[in-house]
Amino acid sequence: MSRAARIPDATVERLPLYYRALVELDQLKAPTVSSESLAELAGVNAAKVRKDLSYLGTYGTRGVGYNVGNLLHQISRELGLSQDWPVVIVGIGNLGRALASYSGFSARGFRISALLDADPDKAGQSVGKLTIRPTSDLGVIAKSDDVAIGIIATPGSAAQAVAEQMVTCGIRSILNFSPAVLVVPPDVTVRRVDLALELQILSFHHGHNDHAEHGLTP
Amino acid sequence: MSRAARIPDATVERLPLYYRALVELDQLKAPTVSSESLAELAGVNAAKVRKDLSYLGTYGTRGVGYNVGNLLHQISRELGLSQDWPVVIVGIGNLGRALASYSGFSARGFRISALLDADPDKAGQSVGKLTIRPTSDLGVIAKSDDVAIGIIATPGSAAQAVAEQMVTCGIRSILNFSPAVLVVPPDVTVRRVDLALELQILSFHHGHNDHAEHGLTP
DNA sequence: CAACGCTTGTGAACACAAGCACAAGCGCGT
DNA sequence: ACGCGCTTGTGCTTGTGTTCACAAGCGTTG
Repeated sequence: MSRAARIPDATVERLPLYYRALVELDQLKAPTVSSESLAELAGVNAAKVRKDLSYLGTYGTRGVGYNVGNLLHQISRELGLSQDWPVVIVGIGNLGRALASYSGFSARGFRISALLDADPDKAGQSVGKLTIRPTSDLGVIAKSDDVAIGIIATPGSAAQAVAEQMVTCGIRSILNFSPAVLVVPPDVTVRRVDLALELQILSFHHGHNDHAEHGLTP
Repeated sequence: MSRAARIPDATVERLPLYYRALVELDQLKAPTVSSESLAELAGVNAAKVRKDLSYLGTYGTRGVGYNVGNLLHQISRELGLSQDWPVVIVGIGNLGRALASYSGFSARGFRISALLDADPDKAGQSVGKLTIRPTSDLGVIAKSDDVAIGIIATPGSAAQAVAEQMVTCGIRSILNFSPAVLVVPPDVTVRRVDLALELQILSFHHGHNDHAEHGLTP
């Protein structure tokens, strides 16, 4: 077993950035990459790249850089992207529909297993190659397809109930697009994406002329 | 009175959570709220709520709590939500369309000013009450409507170019839904929402049974 | 084969955020 | 008027993340 040194949260959040950059480099047949180039591609600082990667193991070569293929493999494994993950989307409104059609998911190994909606009128409609099914089918689908990840794209008022159903069905990873704050058991991971919230944060920065985010290197 | 001591980033990211909770409380005609209740509604810790709010000023009453209406007003002002912000969306694919129809924006004072797309075939199509216009119209629209916020919902390959156009047109706040890492001048604020990235982080947690955190007795 | 240029990996310093614990202060009931 | 219960505001401690700076180590070249 690899040493069980815990990987910091902040690092985990950046691994996908490196992953994406490495996929591009790999397509360009770049054999190796330095922490500095990788940093630029990922929009972060070079020291941070090195420290982050050092949590995974010692995969670089001093004087040379990191082997693109190998590093890609290691990050891929660490993120659990070696396999395809089945995903269900609950709540097929505008956003749910857009997510269902989003090619970025399948491109990265997330296969949409089913689309669910509580509205009986929607059941039977098709979106792309999938047909919308009633939310009550969640249990069957989750079991038969061993679904690991659930996406909630319902209105806030329905979100908590949906989350509870997901948890009951054994889903332990939830991506919540509703504005609701979900209460779940501690062994369930929830990530929240709130679009209005993002705009409000931008609005704050606009008012306080302290604009600064990941700009370019000073 | 708080004389503009800088508000920490972490606090700014939570203000919209409090804001939302307060809007609900206000609709329920709750006169006051304690840091503890507010914490529960926002899904954070009570001490954090108090510390966050103390950066805005001294708006609570000991022994009582915070006046809902007043606190709402203060946060609203701090976030710059007193006015409506015009927003343009560039890239009207699945996601752009969903964003255009998303009621959560207008509900919170973000008015969609225009929809733009580089594809000439899309120009003229209508989405809701708006008609898609060519990206080249950005300059005119930005000026005539004094647009402050730009949303990028294009493929990654087009994102940097769009960002540069936005910056040229005076937009200083960008919400980027593309996977690209944008390089912008330091006075421009960029926030990135990457859907595949969120799933990858969930996938990581799924692999590393990250539960069992505060289960042990010391 | 030794010296040199480059790049990693990491200890140590620093900066920021979280959370505790408690004094200060308000309002109510007696 | 006064004490009591409740809740804020905040100094301090602890934890986490970022950045610097440099020794260690690889590959190449003369």
